[in-house]
Amino acid sequence: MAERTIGALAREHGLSRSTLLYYDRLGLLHPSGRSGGGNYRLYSAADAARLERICLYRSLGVPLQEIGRILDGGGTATAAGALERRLETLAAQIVELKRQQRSILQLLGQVELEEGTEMLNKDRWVAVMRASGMTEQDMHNWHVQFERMEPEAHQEFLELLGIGSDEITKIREWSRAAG
Amino acid sequence: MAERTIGALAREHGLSRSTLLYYDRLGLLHPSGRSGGGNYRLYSAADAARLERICLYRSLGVPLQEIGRILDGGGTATAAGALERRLETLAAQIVELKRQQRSILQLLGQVELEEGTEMLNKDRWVAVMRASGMTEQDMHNWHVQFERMEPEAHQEFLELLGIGSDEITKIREWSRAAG
DNA sequence: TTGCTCCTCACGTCACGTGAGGTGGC
DNA sequence: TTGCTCCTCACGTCACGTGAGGTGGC
Repeated sequence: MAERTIGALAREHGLSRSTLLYYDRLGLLHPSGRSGGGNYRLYSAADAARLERICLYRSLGVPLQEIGRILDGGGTATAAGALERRLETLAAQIVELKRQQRSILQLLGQVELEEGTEMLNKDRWVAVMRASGMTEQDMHNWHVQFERMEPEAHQEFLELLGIGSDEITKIREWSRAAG
Repeated sequence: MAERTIGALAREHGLSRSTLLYYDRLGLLHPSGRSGGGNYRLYSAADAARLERICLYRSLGVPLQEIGRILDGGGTATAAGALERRLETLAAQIVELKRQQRSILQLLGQVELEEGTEMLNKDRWVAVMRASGMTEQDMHNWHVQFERMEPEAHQEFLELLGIGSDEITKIREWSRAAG
């Protein structure tokens, strides 16, 4: 149970053998031993624990090189730094992918509902709010409160509805003015 | 003006020369001529128009191979098919990136506001709704209307708030039952 | 001659996947 | 012997970027 071969370790973590071979080549995860006869890689419990941490960071999209630095070089600061950089990249990537999504939908002329690929937009949102009994005054008040309590989330939400940046600026301005 | 060299065409479209060399190798964009002495690639106005279309599809994240098929093989159906496949990939990618974002924020212990990387979550959302004067009954009604009018968008919105899939299922079920 | 642009290989990037050809242990 | 797992190269993927070493035109 302490020592396992490459295939066993791969199965334990839902990875392929070639992935572990690759990590070995990179120096990210060397097996701590080899079997006598077959020259097989043998991974200890400590190796498995290290792999567990590698998988964690991988699942967050941290590059392997960074993971190496986190596990070997650094303390908590190294990890936090890497995660913060990753957050920035993520934010930019999500914005870009959403832009692509919106452009494609426009290009396909999909104003009508389409299963699975449906997105929120301003008109549909307003329709839902009205149907649930909110008046114009309620919705105005809602923007004001949203802006006061969660300005960043307010911005994000308006972007999600596909509202242009000029209009967003206006909405947020009168929300603040009224608050 | 009709014929331009590789560097000129690259500059016109904000690309690098190596990109155009690569497109030539792929067969995606062959220059329609060569200069006599220097054996330089010469791109015609038609080539430039083709590149314009290539750039459009690239900006939507369509793979180069697909773009080749769209421009050469196919009619509108080919393009629409590729774009619809791209939409599916995009949706999956966005979900995955958001999951990473949420996990990292949790790991960093960022419950408090943090400039730029702020996200919506259920508690903050409910707080905003309450502050804008909605009662429990109003919010219940709101879910019911949302589910009735825009079920797909309702699902998407609940996911955006970071609610687990089990709870989403429950919310949508009682929304339908009450409607 | 100096600068600028052009040319053709050819290798690097990132995180693996996929053979090819061969060996060890039950 | 048959299966299964293991081994080590080495090349492919995707969309280019980056030299290296050389040429053409003003």
